[in-house]
Amino acid sequence: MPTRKQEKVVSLNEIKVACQACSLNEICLPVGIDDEDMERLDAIIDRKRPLARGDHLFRVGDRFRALYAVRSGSLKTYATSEDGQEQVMGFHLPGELVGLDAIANDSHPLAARALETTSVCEIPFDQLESLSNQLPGLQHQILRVMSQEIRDDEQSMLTLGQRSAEERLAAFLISLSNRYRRRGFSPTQFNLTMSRGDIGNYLGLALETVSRLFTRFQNEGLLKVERRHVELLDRERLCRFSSANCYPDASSRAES
Amino acid sequence: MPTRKQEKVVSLNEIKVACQACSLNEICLPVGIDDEDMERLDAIIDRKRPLARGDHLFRVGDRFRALYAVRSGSLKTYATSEDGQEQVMGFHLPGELVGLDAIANDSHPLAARALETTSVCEIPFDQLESLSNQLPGLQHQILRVMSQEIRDDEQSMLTLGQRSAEERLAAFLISLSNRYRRRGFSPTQFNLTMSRGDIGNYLGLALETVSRLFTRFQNEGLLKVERRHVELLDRERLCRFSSANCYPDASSRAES
DNA sequence: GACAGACATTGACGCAGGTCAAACCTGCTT
DNA sequence: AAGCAGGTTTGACCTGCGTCAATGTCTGTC
Repeated sequence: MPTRKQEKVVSLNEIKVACQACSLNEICLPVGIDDEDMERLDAIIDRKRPLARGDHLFRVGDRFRALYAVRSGSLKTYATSEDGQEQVMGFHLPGELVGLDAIANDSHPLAARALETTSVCEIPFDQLESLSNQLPGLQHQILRVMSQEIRDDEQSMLTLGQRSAEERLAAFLISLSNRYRRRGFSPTQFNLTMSRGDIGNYLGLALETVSRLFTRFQNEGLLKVERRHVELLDRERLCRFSSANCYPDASSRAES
Repeated sequence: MPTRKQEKVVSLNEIKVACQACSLNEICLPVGIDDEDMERLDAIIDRKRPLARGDHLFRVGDRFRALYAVRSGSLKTYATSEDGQEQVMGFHLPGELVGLDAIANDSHPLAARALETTSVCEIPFDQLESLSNQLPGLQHQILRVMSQEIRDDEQSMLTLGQRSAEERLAAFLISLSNRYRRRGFSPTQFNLTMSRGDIGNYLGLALETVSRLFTRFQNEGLLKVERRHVELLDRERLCRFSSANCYPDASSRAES
């Protein structure tokens, strides 16, 4: 790669692009990679132009070519049942990786769509894989990220399977709060980038139930909500409501 | 590894041990590994003596050292909430891998316990990892297996989040059926190795509901159930009940 | 500034499935 | 063979949440 130096300069001039410079680097592929390796990883990553709200990053059945890391904005992933119903499977904030479920069969089992203007890094998988052959640190890191994803999914299963509506919504809000905190945003005040319908669909609740719960939580002084903007007033109590461990310690973007 | 040949002979004499000879080999780490590589993988695997019903393979918080592949019998994995309630997260049949969720934090987030007399292969993770550095085929295989796990978990989330009690139980039975079929057992006739309570807990239903559904399914001619033994009489219709894609095509142990 | 369309809130009503309680196996232990 | 324990079935009752329906509110478009 003889021309890398120049490429780097160019890309740095465009926007804040290099993985090293990216404020998310320790989130999307944290620890265990030194600067030199990071440069090599950086070299294979493609920055694409932003998606507009509603654009698809990929659709169900699309050939799997790359993993994606959200740089800014947010995505939802969803399945579509035979009767055309959408089933939201997850929301993805900056620093989170999308597409790990597509490795197994070389094809995306879910679709991903932007909830707002969103930019992503594209990480071509074959290149990532051969690079990780040369960098044991990177290989280990990929396994950790995938393992964490499995862990998070287990958390969600637990929440979805066993919890009441109020526990689910509380857990959802705490999860968002933790994830925002982790990337340096306020954990107590943020905008929901998804509709009530999306939230309900994701949590296995009717959208009316979600709406009612928001007003109930507000009446009880747990939070203040206006349209898409939420302020958590009593995070502590909300945590207890969610009957889940609430402060993010070891685990990263845990759904809890 | 100069002494491998002898070791091999010894272990073959003990029981049917080598990965190559194991009838499950293409299930627990399918395709993409040739015979020679398989031998090297085989060399790092530890066959442990069987667990008795109720024994723990590992507990919550145990240091992560190895992945486990079920050889015979079955396991359940579960979490315990602060109030001491058990939450069943999954059941594991022969050929299935357990412990992938422990890589991320070097510690097991769930406990695993034998539902019956069960034997497992222990695969020390550090050795697996360094071996996979030398064998790109193996590395790819591990990523596929983890990706499949993520996919399966997504399926379960969908089932748990959105489906009615009857759909859940139907989906559960079809999933078991598919998984038994895949390993050469009858897909229409098998024993449940877990209690009604475990099933209900796993599916997010009261055990009474599970029991009622079994008798209802039986009355409707869908199946015959006596205690732990089930015979699926109308798999077709049961599939439709489960509102999920029913025949296992691409995906392996899909929960659907 | 008025209108359309997407999103959100609120109320009324009904049912799926949870909870409580009792009876019934089936296999062990003594 | 009697008694016990863990598991299973069945019934009666009640409630959390889904469904249907009406009304309200914000955004963008002409």
